[in-house]
Amino acid sequence: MDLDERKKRILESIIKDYVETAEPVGSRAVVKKHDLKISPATVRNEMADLEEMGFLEQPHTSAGRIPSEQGFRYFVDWMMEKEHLSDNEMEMLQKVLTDNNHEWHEIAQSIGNFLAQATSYTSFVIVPAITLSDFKYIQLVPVDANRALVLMVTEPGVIMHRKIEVPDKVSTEDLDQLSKTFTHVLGGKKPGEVRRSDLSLLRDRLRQKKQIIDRVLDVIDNLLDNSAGEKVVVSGALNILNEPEFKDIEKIKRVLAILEEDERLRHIIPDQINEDVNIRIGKENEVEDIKEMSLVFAGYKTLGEMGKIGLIGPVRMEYWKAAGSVESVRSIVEDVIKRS
Amino acid sequence: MDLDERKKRILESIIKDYVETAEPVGSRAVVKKHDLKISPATVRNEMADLEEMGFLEQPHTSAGRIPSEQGFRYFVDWMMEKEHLSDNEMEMLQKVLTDNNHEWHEIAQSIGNFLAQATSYTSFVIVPAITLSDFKYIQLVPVDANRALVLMVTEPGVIMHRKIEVPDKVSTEDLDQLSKTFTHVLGGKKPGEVRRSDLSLLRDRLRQKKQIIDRVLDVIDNLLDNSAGEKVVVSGALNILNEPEFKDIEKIKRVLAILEEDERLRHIIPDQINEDVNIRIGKENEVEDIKEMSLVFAGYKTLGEMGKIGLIGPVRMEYWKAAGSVESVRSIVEDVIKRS
DNA sequence: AGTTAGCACTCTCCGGGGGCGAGTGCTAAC
DNA sequence: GTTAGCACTCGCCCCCGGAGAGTGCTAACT
Repeated sequence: MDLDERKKRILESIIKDYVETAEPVGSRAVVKKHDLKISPATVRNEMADLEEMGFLEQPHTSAGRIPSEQGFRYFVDWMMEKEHLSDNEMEMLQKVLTDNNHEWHEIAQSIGNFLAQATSYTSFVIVPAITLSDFKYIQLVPVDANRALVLMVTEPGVIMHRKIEVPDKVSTEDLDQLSKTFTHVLGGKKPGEVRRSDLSLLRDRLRQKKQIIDRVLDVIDNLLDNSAGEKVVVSGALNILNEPEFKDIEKIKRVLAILEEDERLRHIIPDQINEDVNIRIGKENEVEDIKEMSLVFAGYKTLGEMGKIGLIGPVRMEYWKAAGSVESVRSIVEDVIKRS
Repeated sequence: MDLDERKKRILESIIKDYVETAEPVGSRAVVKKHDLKISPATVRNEMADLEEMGFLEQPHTSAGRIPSEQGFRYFVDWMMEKEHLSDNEMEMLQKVLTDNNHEWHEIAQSIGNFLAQATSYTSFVIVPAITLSDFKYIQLVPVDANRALVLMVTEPGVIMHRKIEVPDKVSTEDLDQLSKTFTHVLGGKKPGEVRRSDLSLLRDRLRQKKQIIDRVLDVIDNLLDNSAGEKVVVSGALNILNEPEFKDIEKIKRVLAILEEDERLRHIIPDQINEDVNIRIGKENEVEDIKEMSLVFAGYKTLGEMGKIGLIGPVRMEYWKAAGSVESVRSIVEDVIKRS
C-alpha cells in the first residue's frame, strides 16, 4: 500500500479537516489550510485519483470530498501517530484510581468516566467474569439472631456476599467451624469447577448442619448464575448527542439502546483480544446497529481473564486521540492491578 | 373548584385524547370519540369557556385545543382515578424482589426497571443515606498474609466492606479481638455520631495495634465521605426519546444530562416528602431544566430515612397510570422492606 | 508530462408563494 | 340554550428559482 507523499499529505488534510468540521472538504480548503505549494486544480486531480482508489468519496457531485471508511483505514494503518494522554492527565487518573480502593464496579466506573471525559466519546469497561478465578476463602459471619452473611473472596481479591437465614441455635463457633470446612473443600477451586462431587462431600462431612449448608450452596449457585458473566460499565453515552451525524432521533435511539443493554454491548466486542489497541471502523463491525460507528479498544491483563476497555464514536473520529488515550489508560490500569 | 358535569366530560375527553395523540383536539373529535349527545358547535362554546378559565389553550388560532398545565392540575386534583398495577404485575414485581436477595443497588435497579417498563416513562429510585442507620457489627476478616477485609453491617442490614493492609504478624485471633472491641465501642451508634471521643477511646484501648486501628478508622472516615449521601438509580431514560415532544436534540440533551447526573436529579425532588403520591406538573417544578417535564413520586418508609421513588415524563403524561403504578410499587417495596 | 487558469455545469440550501385542510368564531335560526 | 352554516385564519407542504460552493474538463503554460 504505497501512496506518494503528496497524496498522503492531501488525504491527511482532508481527514483532519473532516473530522473537525464534519463537512465535505473542497480542493481550495486543502490548499489554504495546509499551505501546500500547489494549486487547487492539482489537488482536484489528486483527489480524483484518491477517489478512484477508494479512499475518498463524494456525497454528491458538487460537494467536496469526505474520507471513505477505507480512507480512514489507510490513515489509521499507515499514517497515524497515536496521541497519548499528557503527563498531567496520567497523573490525574492514577490519583483517582489510588484514592478509591473501592469495589470493582466503582473503579471501573472511574476509569470509564475518565476516558469518556478525556476524549469526548463514549467509553466502555468490561470487567472479566469472576468465574475463572479461584475461591480463596469462604466465611460465615453472623448478622443477627437468625441471619448470617456468606462472604466469599476469590483469588484476585473480588469479594461477594449474600445474606442467608440460619436457625436460632447456631453459634458463632459453629459458623466458624463451617467456614473452615467450606474453605478447605472449595478453596483453590474455580467456581466453575465446583460441582456435584465437592458438594456431596460437604454434605457428608456436615450432615448435621444440613439446613445451613444447603443455603450456602444455594447462594453459590446463585452467584454462578448471576454474576458469572462479565460486567459492563458505560460512560459518557450522551457524548454521541454532540456529534452532528446524530441529528436523527431514530439513529440515536438505536445506538443508545445498545449502550444501555450490557448484553448487546458485549456482543459488539470480539471475544478474543490482546493488549494491542484495535480499531474497527464503521462497516468493519459485524453487529448491524453499530455499523455506522467506530470502536477503539484494547484488552487489559488481570489475574484471570482479559478485561476490555475502549471507546465508541462516530466513524469521523479522532482516531489518534482515541487510540492514544485507550493505550495510556490500559497501561495505567494494568499497573494498578499489578500493584493491588 | 366546580365545573359542571358537561365541562368536566369535555375536559376529560380532551386530556385523554391529547395524552394519547400529542395533537391538539378539535371540537368534532371530542363529540365523535366520546359519543356525547351534543353538537360540535356546543362543544366549541364550552371549550371557549374552559379556555377563558385557563384550563385549555390554543397553539394557534386555527388549531384544536390542548390542556394547559392548569388543566392537567384540575384533572389530577379533582377528577382523576389512579389506575393501579394489575394483580399480575404486582405478582411479577414481588417475584423479582424476593428472588434477588442481592445488594441494595441491585434491588433498587430491579424496582426501577420494573416501574419504567410498566409505565414507559423514566423511573428513579432514591435509596436513603446509610448515615442515619446504626452500626451493628464490625468484623475484620483476613484475606491473605498481609491484607484484611473490614466488614461493616449497619442496622437495616446494609453491608459495606473495604480492603486494608495489615502487618504480617497479626493473627486471626488478633483480628477477632479487634473486631469485638470495634463492635463494642461503635455498635449501636450512627456513623454520623461516631466522632472524636469514640475514636480516641478506641486508640487508648488498643494502643498496641495502632497501625491497624488507624487503617480501619481511615476506612470508616472514607465511607462516611463516600457513601454518606443518598444513592440514585435511574431506569428507562431512553423512554423520553419516544415522546414526540422530544424531537429537538437540545431538549433531549438537557433532560438526559440531568438524569445522568445523580447530584442534579436529587435536587429536583423535594427533601421532605411523605408516603402520598405527589405530582408536579411542568412549571410547578422549581428546577429550570425540568420545567417542561412532570414528576410523579412518593416516599417509602425504611428503617431509617424515607426513600423516594417516582417517574419523570412529559407534561402530557398518563397521570392516572403513573400515579397508580408509583403507589402500587411503593406499597410492595414497603412490604418487602418490612419482611427483610 | 505535470501543473495551472478559466469556465461551464451540477447539486444543495434557502426563502418565498400558493394551495390544502383542519378548526375556529360568529351569526342567525331553531 | 343549542345548532347549522359559513367565512376566516393559520400551519403544513410542495414547488420554484436564485445563490453559492465545488467539481471536471479543456486548453495553455513551464
